[in-house]
Amino acid sequence: MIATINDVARVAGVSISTVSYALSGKRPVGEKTRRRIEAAVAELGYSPNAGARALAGRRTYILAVTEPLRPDTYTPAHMAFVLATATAARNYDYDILLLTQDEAAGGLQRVTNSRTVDGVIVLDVLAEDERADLVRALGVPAALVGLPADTTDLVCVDLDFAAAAELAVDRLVEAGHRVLGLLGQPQVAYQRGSNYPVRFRDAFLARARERGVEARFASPEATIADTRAAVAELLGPEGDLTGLVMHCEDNIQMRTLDDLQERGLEVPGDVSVISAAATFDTSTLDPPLDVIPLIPAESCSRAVELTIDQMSGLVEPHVELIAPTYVERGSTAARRT
Amino acid sequence: MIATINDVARVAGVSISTVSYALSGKRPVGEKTRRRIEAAVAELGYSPNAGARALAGRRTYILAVTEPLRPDTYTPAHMAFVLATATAARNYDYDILLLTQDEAAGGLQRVTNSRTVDGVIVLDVLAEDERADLVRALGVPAALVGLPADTTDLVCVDLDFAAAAELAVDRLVEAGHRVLGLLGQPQVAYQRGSNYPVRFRDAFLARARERGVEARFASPEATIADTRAAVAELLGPEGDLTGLVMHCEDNIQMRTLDDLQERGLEVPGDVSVISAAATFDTSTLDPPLDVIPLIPAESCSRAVELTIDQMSGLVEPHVELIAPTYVERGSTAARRT
DNA sequence: CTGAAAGCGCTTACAG
DNA sequence: CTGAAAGCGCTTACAG
Repeated sequence: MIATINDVARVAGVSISTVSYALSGKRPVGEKTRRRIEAAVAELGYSPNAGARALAGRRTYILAVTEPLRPDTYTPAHMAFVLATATAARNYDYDILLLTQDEAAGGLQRVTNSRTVDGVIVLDVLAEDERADLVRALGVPAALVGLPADTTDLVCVDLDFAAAAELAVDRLVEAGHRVLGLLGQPQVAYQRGSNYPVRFRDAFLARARERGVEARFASPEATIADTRAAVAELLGPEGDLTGLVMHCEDNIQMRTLDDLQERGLEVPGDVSVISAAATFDTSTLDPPLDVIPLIPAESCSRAVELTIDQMSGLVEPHVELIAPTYVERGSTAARRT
Repeated sequence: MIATINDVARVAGVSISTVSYALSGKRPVGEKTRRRIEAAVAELGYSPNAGARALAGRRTYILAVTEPLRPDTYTPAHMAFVLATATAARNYDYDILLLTQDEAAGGLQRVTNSRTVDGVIVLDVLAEDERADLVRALGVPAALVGLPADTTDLVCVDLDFAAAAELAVDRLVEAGHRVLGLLGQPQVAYQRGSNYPVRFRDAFLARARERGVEARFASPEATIADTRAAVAELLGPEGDLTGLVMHCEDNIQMRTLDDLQERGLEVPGDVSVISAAATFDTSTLDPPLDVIPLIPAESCSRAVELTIDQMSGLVEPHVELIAPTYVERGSTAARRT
């Protein structure tokens, strides 16, 4: 019924090993032989049996992706990473197997022990993350997108959040701003353990201190009321804030821009605004925002690449921090004097 | 290095077939034999090689899930279905392979032809959906969550959106309301081809006509301004609307409740409100809303079940519409007279 | 209740 | 440049 490599070999009049090599390219195959094989493959609609290929070749061409999608996290941003991983994987001929919350650790163990997957991509990493320990213990090819507290023996990729914060501060300071504010994520983000919000905040505050400017920080819940209060707090009783950095979800950024407008504050006339580590498009905001983007495709394709390279022993444990870039959209300006 | 069934057999002092049968339960195994096997499995940390199992047993225990996650769709609701599918699959010892947009059709073809998966779950089905045609052509075990225009030869599961709309209308009519409004989804949802918004809207309007009440419909974009205008339109110049059904994303429902409050309209005193086909929790809204829920776990676990049963030839092509249920939370009341 | 063995469909040394 | 064959690690008739 369904064609096997034997059928292809018979139709092409060659041995199955030649078919295999012709398809994998692991051994040169004569021009006309290859053409006959290709014709047979097309005629029969042949595609190699994944199980057989996995058993014989010790490669499944499947990568596990673990993304807990905890109830308190912001789905679209997290999904962007899953999608980016899927896309990157396909570039290496890999598919992804999705492991979700209830099974994060157990599932990882199961799919690696059973050799269902060749490697693992760990998303939404917490400072203390059992998946990190498990990956270390299993010794399976893996890359984490994000940094656990202990990165020993691990391959990790992440945006350099500290450098991103510094870049934002520098940019504002150099435009003459002396009072900066960071509109951060909800409290839980700083407590729960993803450490990137902390890395960003700490670097923001430290850099401001270094540069001798005042820095304020607010951490509102994702509600209209809380956001409004946080913005008021950042602006200060005297309304002397002129540089605002937003490291929060798109809704909040939108509302904050509305809020500034309602207060009669112009961007960038009165307040310079930078969106930091955004995974969404800030060019469609009103006004469009300067951004130091967090590009899922970047970290994820690197993570996939590093994982696959581990299979050939080409990669040692290490941490890669991706340098931030600054995209100008006209939402910052020199401070009014 | 890594234990195989041969190691287990040797340690347990039995043949590999007995090990296999003991683990699969497909043949009775003597009490003490089984215990020795279990001990060996535990000692060696054995878990069957997925590739070998797939090759010999013709089952991969992997299901493909195709969810396009188009840019214009609302991520959290869609992810709820992916997650529900993953959870349901695990109950049958299945994992899921995630197929995304760029590869919807090509990927389906690839993973079924290569026998990477045993079956397919199709999410976010459009009226005209190439994935439906492909599934039909491939003859692979599959279930669609949602209805394409042509369901011939297909297994489909979905909430009965028409019945849900009728339930909402009946409820309001029976409480004495004579002017009803439907706050629907953005225009694109009605045009693009997911047909559930259409099914809901049409049944809503038809039922209202049947029951002899006035029905209004609005289809705002997911912005504050558009939503506000839509609510105003539904309320009407005379503000005579007293029954509101919302079939839209959670943000919009929240804003609408705020809006009603700002207008000094009480729920349910002035307006009775029902949330329809919501995948989110309406009990945390202010006020909590009566809801006819759309429960991803329900459709998805049924879809998984139907797909797996097709592998044993137990299922014929058919459409299953899930009967809607009404959850009362106090947001509807008899019309004030 | 249990075992020996064929076979699933590939990949990859080994040979020529 | 190509082939014959071993072997990957299971499942499942077939036998007893």
